[in-house]
Amino acid sequence: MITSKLSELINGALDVEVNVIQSNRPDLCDYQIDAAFKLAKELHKSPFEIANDIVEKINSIENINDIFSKIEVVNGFINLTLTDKFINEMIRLMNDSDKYGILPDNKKVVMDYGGPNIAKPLHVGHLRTAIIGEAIKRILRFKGNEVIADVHLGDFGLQIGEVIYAIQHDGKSDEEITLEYLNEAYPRMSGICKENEDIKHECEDITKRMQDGEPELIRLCDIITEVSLGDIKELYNILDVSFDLWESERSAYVYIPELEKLLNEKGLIHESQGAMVIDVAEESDTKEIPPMIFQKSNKAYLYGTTDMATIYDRENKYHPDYMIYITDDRQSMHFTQVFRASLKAGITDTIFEHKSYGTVNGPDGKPFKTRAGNAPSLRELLNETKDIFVSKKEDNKDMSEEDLNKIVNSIIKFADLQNNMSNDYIFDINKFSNTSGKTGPYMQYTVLRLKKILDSETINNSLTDTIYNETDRNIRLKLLELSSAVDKAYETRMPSYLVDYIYGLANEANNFYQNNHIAGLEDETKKNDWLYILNITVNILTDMLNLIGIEIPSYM
RNA sequence: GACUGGGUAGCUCAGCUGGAUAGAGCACUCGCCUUCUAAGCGAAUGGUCAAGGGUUCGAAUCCCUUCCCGGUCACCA
Repeated sequence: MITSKLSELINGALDVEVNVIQSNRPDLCDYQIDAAFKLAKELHKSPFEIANDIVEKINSIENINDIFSKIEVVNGFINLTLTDKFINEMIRLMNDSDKYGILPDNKKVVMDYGGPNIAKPLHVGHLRTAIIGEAIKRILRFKGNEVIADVHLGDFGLQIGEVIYAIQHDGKSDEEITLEYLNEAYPRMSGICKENEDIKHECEDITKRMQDGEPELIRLCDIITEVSLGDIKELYNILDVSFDLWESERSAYVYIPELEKLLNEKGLIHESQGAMVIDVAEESDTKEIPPMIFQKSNKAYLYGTTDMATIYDRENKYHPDYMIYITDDRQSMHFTQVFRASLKAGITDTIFEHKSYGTVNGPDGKPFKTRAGNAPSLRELLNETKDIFVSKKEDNKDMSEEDLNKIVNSIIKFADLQNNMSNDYIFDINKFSNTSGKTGPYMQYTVLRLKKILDSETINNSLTDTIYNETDRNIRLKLLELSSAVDKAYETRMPSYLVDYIYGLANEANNFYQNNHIAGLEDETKKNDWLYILNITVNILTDMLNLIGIEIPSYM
């Protein structure tokens, strides 16, 4: 907001276009223009000369001294320093505007994240899609978009066929189908199917018959779903991750016949190697994109088909501007195929986005093999993190369960979201035992200590033009960066940009706290100004933390 | 092999649509609690940004080559 405002103002006086950007030398200035170098070649002048020309024109803008206290050229860079008056004017504007003056977008979006496989309890591999997806959803909503979030369960594929095979061959009664059993049976079966072709075929056959609606298999599938779903919902609840829709592979089945008819009418499906496929390769491809398999040679359907049927359904029901998927990067090929097939079939004209994140790796740097079942369960992780936190301080034992949950969530979420989501990350339980430094608890603690000050004071809703010292100025400048951080996170769908800002603001807030005491301050004007600044800081921190799924506990 | 992501401080990672002196946290060392919460603040230490070349006034960032480590490449999700 501020950079575009300043750019606009300055460009009004120039006959070339320049961009005002955040200073990378805060010791020299607040904002800068580095356009002189680029213009030097076009204009056949030295950068220094051009910069001086630009400065001269900026200086001719009416009342420019109200905005910049210093405009100077150093080594060809144009360095801009804001006046205290202007900084405060901007802060007042933020404070008085809806959503701090961040402009809304108003699109309709369907998001698909979570995607738990009901054959098995949630493990750490499910953490990223949930945490990242939830953050993106909240950021989108904050920006005014209408977002419909679908958990989209994996509940009707081969994984279920395998588990049903195990149930039948282990002679398990309905009551014996427990979470613990699923946790053991699924990885076991995955292993067996890799070794034994015959058993694999049998599982595929079970899957096919289940998809066709064989009553006994559907009954078992229902039991597995019920056992698993209770746990999944409870965990998402603890993580404060929520969905508007609990659709699934299975719920997409009813749309397959319509979809298939439509695809046949358009002549898009053809037989290949015994399977029915849709060609999705394009001339511009730099690598081979194999056709999307619509129906397996044994007539069963795969997740590409259910995903496509789901797209068909979503388009009809919601007609979204965007459909955004948050999954592991290893599914890129799958989504390329599904998106292309859907657009080719004309079942939607939405803009597809597959926002993939890097793999969660074990300490050896290699992905947890979920089928081998050695990834730690999510529940264990949450409990372990909680235990570590409780053991940190004597007082922590007395914290409410609710507050503890908020802290555990903040530890896990902040540790994840501060990374660039597209990169892999090494899962390390030690990472979740740290509560100082760049961590969730640091953020929560910051808000709490600021709030403590505000609680005992009355906040006057006015701010003068004065800034009292350096730490005071720094926090105010940081406040002005909010909108560009939110917009960057929004546009890239990368919460880490927002996390970076939140941490930076908290850092400035702690600096301010350390160096400026408000209690007992005799200068009422100064006191009011500072309370105003702390108040907007607390509001922003609280709101932005909320966007990444972190709540503030009552005490810590 | 093709395509794709990565290699930045002892460790975990930011930065990557080119800008001035390379950024955090952890760990290590040293300061700061009779003052609104020390889960805090400050200082110090730590780098040939994998290697080599190129483009540019300027490269961790863009291009090329090489070396390492992941991932994907039709009937799993």
